[in-house]
Amino acid sequence: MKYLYRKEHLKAGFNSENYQFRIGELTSMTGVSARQLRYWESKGIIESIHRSGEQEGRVYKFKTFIKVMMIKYYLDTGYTLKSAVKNVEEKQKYLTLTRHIIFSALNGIVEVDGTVMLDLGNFDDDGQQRLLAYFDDDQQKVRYQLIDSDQMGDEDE
DNA sequence: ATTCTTACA
DNA sequence: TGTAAGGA
Repeated sequence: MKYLYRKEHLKAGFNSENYQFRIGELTSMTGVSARQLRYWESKGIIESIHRSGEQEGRVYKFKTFIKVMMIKYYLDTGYTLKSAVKNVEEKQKYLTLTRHIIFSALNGIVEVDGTVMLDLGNFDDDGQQRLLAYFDDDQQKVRYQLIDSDQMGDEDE
């Protein structure tokens, strides 16, 4: 068993603040026009950072990208902008909770017998067992495996 | 090249 | 909301 990544190495990659987009990029990513994005911002639905100095223009955070995607989804299924936004904002608190739990649970990425697995941290209160999760490509589902914590450091790099 | 605001359709 | 104008 070997650590491919430890928690601290995953942080930068999962830190959504590291991903920012200009309006043209957000438009091609979401299918929402620049006109709409500016209008939504004027209504307080989304936020952007105004870059000062050389490179003018709006900059959107990853969080905004997600929100725009979700609003677009509801618009496409026939909701008005107002109700689409309401739906999205109701769901956002659950997304936040989900993200908190998943990111705090994720302890690293390991490889066991050639299979890449997520280290989900201690399974029991006294820290004897570690919970690992991996994806079964054949059955298209998540599988779990327990491993003794004292084996976790083996073959470390 | 891209984005900005304003304004009219 | 789209589009065009006219600047940055």
